[in-house]
Amino acid sequence: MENPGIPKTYEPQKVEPYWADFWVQKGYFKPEKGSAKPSFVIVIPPPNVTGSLHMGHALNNTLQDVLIRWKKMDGFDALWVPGTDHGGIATQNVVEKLLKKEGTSRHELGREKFLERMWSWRKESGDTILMQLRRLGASLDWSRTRFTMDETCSRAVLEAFSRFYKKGWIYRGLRMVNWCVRCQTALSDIEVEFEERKDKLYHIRYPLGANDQYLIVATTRPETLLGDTAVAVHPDDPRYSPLKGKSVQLPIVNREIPIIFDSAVDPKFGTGVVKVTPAHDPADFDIGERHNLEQIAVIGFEGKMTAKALQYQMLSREECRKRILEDLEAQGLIEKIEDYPHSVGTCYRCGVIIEPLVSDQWFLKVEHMAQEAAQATRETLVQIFPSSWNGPYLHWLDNLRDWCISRQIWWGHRVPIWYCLNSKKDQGCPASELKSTHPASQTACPPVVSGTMPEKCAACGGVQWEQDPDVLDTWFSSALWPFSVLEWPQPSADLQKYYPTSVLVTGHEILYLWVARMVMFGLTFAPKGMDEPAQRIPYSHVFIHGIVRDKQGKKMSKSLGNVIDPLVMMDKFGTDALRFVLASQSVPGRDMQISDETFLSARNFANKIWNVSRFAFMNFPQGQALPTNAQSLRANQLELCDQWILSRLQKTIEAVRQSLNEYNLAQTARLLYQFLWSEFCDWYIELSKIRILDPTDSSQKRAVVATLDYVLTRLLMLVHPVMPFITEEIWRSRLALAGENRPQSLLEQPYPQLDPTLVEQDAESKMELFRFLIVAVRTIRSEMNVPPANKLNLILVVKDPAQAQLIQKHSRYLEHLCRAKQLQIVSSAQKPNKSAAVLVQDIELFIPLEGLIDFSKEKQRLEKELKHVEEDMERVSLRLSNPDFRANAPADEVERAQERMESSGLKKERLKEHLETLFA
RNA sequence: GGGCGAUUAGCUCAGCGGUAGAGCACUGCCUUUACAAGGCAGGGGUCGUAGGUUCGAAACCUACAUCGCCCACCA
Repeated sequence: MENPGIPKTYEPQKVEPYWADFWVQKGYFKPEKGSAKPSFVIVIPPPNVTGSLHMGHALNNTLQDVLIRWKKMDGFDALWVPGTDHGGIATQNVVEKLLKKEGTSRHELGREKFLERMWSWRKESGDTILMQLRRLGASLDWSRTRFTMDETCSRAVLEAFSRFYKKGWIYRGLRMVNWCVRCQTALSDIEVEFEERKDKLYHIRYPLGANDQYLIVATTRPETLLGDTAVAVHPDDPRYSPLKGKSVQLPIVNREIPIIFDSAVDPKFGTGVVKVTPAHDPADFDIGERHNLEQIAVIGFEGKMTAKALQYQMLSREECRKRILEDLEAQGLIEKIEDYPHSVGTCYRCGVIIEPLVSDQWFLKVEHMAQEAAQATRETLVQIFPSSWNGPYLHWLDNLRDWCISRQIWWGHRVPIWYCLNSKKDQGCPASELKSTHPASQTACPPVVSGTMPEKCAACGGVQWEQDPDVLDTWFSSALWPFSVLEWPQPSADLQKYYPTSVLVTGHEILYLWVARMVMFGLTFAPKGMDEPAQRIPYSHVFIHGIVRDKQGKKMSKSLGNVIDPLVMMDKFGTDALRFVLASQSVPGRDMQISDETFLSARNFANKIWNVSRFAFMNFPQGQALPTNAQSLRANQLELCDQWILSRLQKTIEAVRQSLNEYNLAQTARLLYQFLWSEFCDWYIELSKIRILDPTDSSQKRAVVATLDYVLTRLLMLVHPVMPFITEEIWRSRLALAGENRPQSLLEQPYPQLDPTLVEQDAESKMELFRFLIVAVRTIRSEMNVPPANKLNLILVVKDPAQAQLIQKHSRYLEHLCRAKQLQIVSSAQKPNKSAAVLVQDIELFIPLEGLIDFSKEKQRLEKELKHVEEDMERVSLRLSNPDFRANAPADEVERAQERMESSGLKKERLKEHLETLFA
């Protein structure tokens, strides 16, 4: 009985490394050279080199892998391009932490030494995550692996920058930016994360001249008072119109500041008076611009108070707030303090509160690109799945402000701008303290865009140069990713063949940060010869999946300690189980919650596939030409249950393909699970045993084995994209049984397609009758506690001769699955004494149980059944007696209700009769 | 402040106009040519609340409540 080809239990740990290696060695992940097939391309969202595979990566890459494997099997030239991201601030922070442990810092090392350190760190740990992806089974073409700071990608960055620069879209500007005082760099607007904080709203009195009158100003940031250069009210606010041209005395500083009128002020907020600090608040910055107010920077780039902050100089912003409040209190200038929950901007990399500061930065004009990108979506050239993301996506594009692309860190693409030092101007730019230190403000010659140091200054002939110290936002290179990985700007064959790509798979948290920007850059920089918008977009589909959360619905994070490590799950349950969990939880538009228990049923599912295969293989004759194809299948005398399972398989194939097309992988997983477990294993396998065990009829055995093999192999193909390891292992055993020992992959097999000639609606409904009959008998057996050893006699009263014939023909189904010893089919009969009875469709079924059971139990069972029927009849008759229902409902619906009423009526009568005769 | 999503069995979630579903958990029975990580059967839900549309609503609409997320210069 032991099968030589396949061990008793599936041990993922033993087979997974073999296959992960096999696929790569045999080149299954490479696209076919010179293939005429249509291409299907995905570029990976590059994980940061800092990373180790977490559940989010596992999800993201499992979904992509499912699509790639599916398309590859389905006749596409599939390519999935791997790579990693240098991860700007995040990665620099990691190495800076290491340096701190070593008692040094990047400033101590200096820029050059620090960058050496970064590169060596990236060299030793940058590939970790790629190796982990390999373990996940990701079918990435490793020969095309890219890194956002490798030569190819860096060339693309330089090219993009200079093209933007030539267009005049890149400019330097003194603007209010989001400054992280910990990371010591500017951030773009979307890199700020807002957090709800319980804060205070301080109402402060600003004296109005000499008498005791004052204006009350509400603020959450009293420390910025030191930099106030006005107070503002709404122009239409009648309370303050007499104050036109007046001024107030700024507390503590005792500076006189004007009262100005600006419609940005909300008269309903607080007292309708707002302090204006143009150097430390974005809204105030704008007001300041409109009213030509002075900017007084009282908070410096380190988050400490500047010399302008008088006696508070060198205090931290937090300490300063405390001291100011004490001083105001002492002077009686605090009106009141209220609790005030509001959201505070924090750095998305380190979580420290963002300081809005005026600083000189590089910006990219986005208006034109954003319009084009929005247009591409409005014209459905770029479609987002699920479409509910269209709204937020377009809203973001429509309201986009210029992108601050410069960062004051060292790890990244350095801004390729050079300044001629020959013509150094005098120090001390009037505009800003920061600006004066930047080389941009120190040269009279026009700066030069170049990847390397220019030779000679065209303006003055100077040869001394200094490169801009800033680096570009890490998302700048990410925005180029779909074509930089294909070697843009070089006119490569890959670019011609594989751009635009097919679909981008990602989580919604980087829809703006990354997805939108790739569309903008793609439209701008599409390869030569691709002029139509449909050719310029980087991908036509965006598949947005959910975020992995824990059991409580919280985001997984190290600090919360709720992380489920995918690598541990692979060890414990197998990679296929992990992949199945992630796919089965991936409902479009929804985040997913996973816990350890979720993995158990996936692991059990893998085991089920394994065991059903064992069963099948056990019964395959040696030397038979297998696997079965449609032709060899039809050569057999198929019977009802064969036709049924083949038809169900076709329906499943159709539904699975549909779900994949819709990116509804939860549906895909569910369909596979249900078909394999609830139909194939629970019913077909059990029915197949009848003929397999029948020693008298070998042609019948051939038919059932052929069907078994046909369904099982298609199932392996259907399941393979989701669970590649176990399906390969079973496939290998299958081939070995057929004497085929050449190693090959399921990836060479076609993804199953609907075969309409195998759809048998008639067989499906006939099988349904048998299933109902079998369940009915089993229910009675179970509820009456009839032990399995007791074989039952069944009496079936069947009026329809055709039906009688059908049941007679397949009476073995009933005998085997209900453990019946004798089947009596009659056209009419009185209920035998001492028997249980049940009605299935219009077939009456009696089970003589004299001496076997307690008939009061049967009475209870019948009464319960009767109650159900009566309740049901009541509902249906209510509907039928409603003239509006007959008038308005579709005819077939009315008919269905009538039929149901009739059959229920019949059932009710029979049940009553049975109850009456029960003890007769 | 604006928007999106969720609210269905004890738990995790499908379903999204025509008799309320799955997995896990629970109860009973079962070593039967795969699988006890299993088989068979069973119990358990007025589908968040209130209105409306409809012959018919878990599903569509409108409010409300609760939770979550996203966006916004929330002084």
